[in-house]
Amino acid sequence: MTVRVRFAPSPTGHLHIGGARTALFNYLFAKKLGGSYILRIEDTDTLRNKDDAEEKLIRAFRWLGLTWDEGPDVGGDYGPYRSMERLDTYQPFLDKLVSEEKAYPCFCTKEELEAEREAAQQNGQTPRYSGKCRHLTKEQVQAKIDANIPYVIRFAVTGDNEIQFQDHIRGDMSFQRADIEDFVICKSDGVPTYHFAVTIDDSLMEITHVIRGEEHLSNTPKHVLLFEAIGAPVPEFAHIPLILNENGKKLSKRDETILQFIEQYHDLGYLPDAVNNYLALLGWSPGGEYNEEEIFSLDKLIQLFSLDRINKAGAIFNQEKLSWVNSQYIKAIELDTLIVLCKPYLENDKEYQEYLRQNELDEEEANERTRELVALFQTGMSRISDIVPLIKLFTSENALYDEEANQVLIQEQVPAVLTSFATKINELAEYTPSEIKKALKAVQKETGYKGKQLFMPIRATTTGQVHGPDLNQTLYLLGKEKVLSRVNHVQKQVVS
RNA sequence: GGCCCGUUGGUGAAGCGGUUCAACACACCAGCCUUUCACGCUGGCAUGCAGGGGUUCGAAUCCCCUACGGGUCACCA
Repeated sequence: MTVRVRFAPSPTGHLHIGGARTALFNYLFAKKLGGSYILRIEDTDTLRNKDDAEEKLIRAFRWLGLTWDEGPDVGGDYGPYRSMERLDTYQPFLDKLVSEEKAYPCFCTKEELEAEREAAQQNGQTPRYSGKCRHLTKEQVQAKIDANIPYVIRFAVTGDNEIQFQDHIRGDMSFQRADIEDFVICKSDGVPTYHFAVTIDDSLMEITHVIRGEEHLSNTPKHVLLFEAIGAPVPEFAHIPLILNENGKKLSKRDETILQFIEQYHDLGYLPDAVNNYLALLGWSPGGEYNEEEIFSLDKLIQLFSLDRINKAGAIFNQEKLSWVNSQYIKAIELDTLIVLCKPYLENDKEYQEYLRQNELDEEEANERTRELVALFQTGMSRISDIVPLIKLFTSENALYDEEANQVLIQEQVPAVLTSFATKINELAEYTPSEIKKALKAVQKETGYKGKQLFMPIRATTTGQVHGPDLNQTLYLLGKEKVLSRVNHVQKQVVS
């Protein structure tokens, strides 16, 4: 039997990292086994649906490279792929359940239910629907319907045997029927609830494996009940652990301590494969001979993936590690590719554009300058957008002196080093990296200072920082004038 | 509160009854490389696997209890 899996988001917002990871696991599983991966839009919550959410979702997935074999945009043999376009499909199943008395109309108002719930809570009991409408006679039901009293359809949970199912990650699961209330399967506006739509859809679309977040674990017995009620086979389940924030809590969409939306990663210049790579490692690990590696291409992930290597415990999202993974990908790509990726950020950077203009560089020279700058920072970027703050070193008029730089500048050898350095630089016939290197050598000879004692004052003076890229290259790209004016600036400060 | 699930270092994790079992990676610290910086490289970093009981010749690995954490209890998905 061919494996068929799906990712079934509701179109209520941006693609979330949790959703992306669930989708990724589904994708990897399908590809690994040569099955189909389906995107289905679960849009039965008509109040919360957002118009552009589906479009955003699709754009984010395309960026990540997780393409589906069937979906609302590409079609397929099991469509349509949006719940709200399947209303006619659900209806017969609903009618049948009602006629078989496996489901029944409930006329209770929200207020009544709310009151019951509160009362139960006050008495320390588990709030649960009483089931009172289940026992209405046909005549009573008809009378209420004739009177236009709004109603929902509830599923009648009967019997007392346990509901059991297999979970690939958690093993044997069982729930007591008594713990499950008669849940709503069709809302008063005639739209099925998620529980109903999802089971009908999974059944009709012949989904073989339901891979979803752990928050659905306690919904699963309801779905099992529904599969059984409509006489459909129950798919296999795999409930993957949640992604937690630093405090070990489920991510809240309002939590701004970490970047939660794929769109943000796109905007900041994370590479899609790096995001996939990191997400795959959240709750899953390859084990075996690949235990010592961390960087895996999408193809490699497909090759290595398996459900039984998914962890049970929730995984705490670690932004730093993601950044590291991303930096590994940035280091690995060709310089030309990196330049192309950096271009949009640079073109939007007014300061850089102004810098190019001031230096009167023609297009070719400007491209060459961009190339030099990107090359200089390739090993220091953890995301593409970093290029903008990084090149401030060269584009801003004055250096901003940080605390560490100031500490260096008060050292006793600084005046002597700077004086000599200014002289040697001034004497340079040609201002090139190799000549600059010679000049520094000469400063060393003249002053007797070398190593940190020599380089740090110059670095701190010209860049305002004690960390940065190769000094010769930095001085060269800074340009003679800026270098000298900054030296001059610091000399004045030190004297006064 | 009921029902579920989980608990190996700051983080991701390996380990699935016994030949270094506490890998590997991020972070951190130290050293090397570099006349500086960054990259890179090397090393350090859990005496104990939440705690307590068992089972066993032997347990992080099996069972039970407790604690703690999480998820879920909607006409949301």
